[in-house]
Amino acid sequence: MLEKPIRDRKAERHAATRAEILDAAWEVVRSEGLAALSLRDLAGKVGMQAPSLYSYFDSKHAIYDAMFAQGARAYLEQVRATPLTGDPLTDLRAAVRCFVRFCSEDPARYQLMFQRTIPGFEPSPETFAIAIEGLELLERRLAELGVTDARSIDLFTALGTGIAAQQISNDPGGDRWTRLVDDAVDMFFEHVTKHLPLTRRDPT
Amino acid sequence: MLEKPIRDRKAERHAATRAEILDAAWEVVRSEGLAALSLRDLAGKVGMQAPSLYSYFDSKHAIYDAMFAQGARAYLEQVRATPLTGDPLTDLRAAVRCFVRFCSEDPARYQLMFQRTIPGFEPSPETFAIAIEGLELLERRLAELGVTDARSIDLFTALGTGIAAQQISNDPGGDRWTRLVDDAVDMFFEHVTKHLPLTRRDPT
DNA sequence: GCTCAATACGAACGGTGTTAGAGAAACCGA
DNA sequence: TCGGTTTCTCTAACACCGTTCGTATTGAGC
Repeated sequence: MLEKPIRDRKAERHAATRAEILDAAWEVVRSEGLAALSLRDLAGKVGMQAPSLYSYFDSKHAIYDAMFAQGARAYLEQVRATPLTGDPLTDLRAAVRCFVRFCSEDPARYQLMFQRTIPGFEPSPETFAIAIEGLELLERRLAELGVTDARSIDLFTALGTGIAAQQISNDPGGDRWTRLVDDAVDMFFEHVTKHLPLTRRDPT
Repeated sequence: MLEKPIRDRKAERHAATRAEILDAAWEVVRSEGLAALSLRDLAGKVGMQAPSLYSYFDSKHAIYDAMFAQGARAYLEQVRATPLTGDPLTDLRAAVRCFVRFCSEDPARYQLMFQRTIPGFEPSPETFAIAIEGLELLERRLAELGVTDARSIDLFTALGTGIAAQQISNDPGGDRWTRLVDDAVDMFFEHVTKHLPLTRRDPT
């Protein structure tokens, strides 16, 4: 096996340290809360002093931004991993359930990505693009089912975010709300089929 | 007109200063964001030094708590001021619209009361009781319409919070989502009438 | 071996919420 | 009207925060 050029090995180590910092950050954020992340604490967890972090991230917001990007990529992956059956009701249910599960399995991540309560923090355009990709994939799937009008899509997303928010604040980690997802999708399905004949595709 | 006892006048001035501080706090929070509230800034706005605030509130969280209580009382008032017509669909619509309007007319208040993103802040039991009173009033109204099962109530609140969250993040102050409220209530109404015959009361 | 960039560090700056203690002002009973 | 007491307000300070500066150390490239 060929040795990599030294340039790359250096960049590799840099990336590895970045990843290690982000892992530690997630750990803190999940146990102490999103806003409880302190650079001095974080640096301590990876065996550094606080200013050293600035060799890997431009600012604290840059760390949040990288975490946001990781979250957006994770969601994209989960959507892509959700199989399409061709049955509209089943696929709708899977889409909402995927979103709700993604939100409720990590409240800190949900807060970072969807509540946006860190003062002054906005995801960078490159990071935001990843999140947009996930939403567009969801919209494309809805469109394939025949749901194309903005009002229905708004209803759909409002239902999803509402259920996720309720679950996180009332029953984090519980399963009381997964059944609610079924109710919500049934309700939405009936509503939407009154106006649009949902298309049924062949299972792929 | 009788002079009030001096004790009371003292307490009155104390309460007036408290109110003045809270008004200034709302102003800051509405223009700069919830987490941007600083005691030194706030004290400056009411012509004090920061430590003087501690004569009126035990801590910064106590200020947030008082603001939370004001918000909860405001919601209670708005629900009580919403007239009941006796028509289930109209009353359901009014209930959601009231909640969504309350949330979206002041995003900072919404964040304080419903997103709960201030690290370490929890409303005190007395303050929380006011908020519970508003929710119970809403549940009582739903019960009068015949909506009594937990799943339907969950669906209802999920819809309301979801629409409010969407409106605040996507179109604060706009009216795009008020029509969505109508859609959502119609949808919920159809769903619920499939299982429960909504009662129709005489207008009061 | 020298050069240069990357990394790590201690010290410090301005900001935060909060506490301690001193001083002033207002109210109370006599 | 006079002490005594309570209430308010202030300055100074503490511990923490994100961040910057300047310096020392490291290690790869010529």
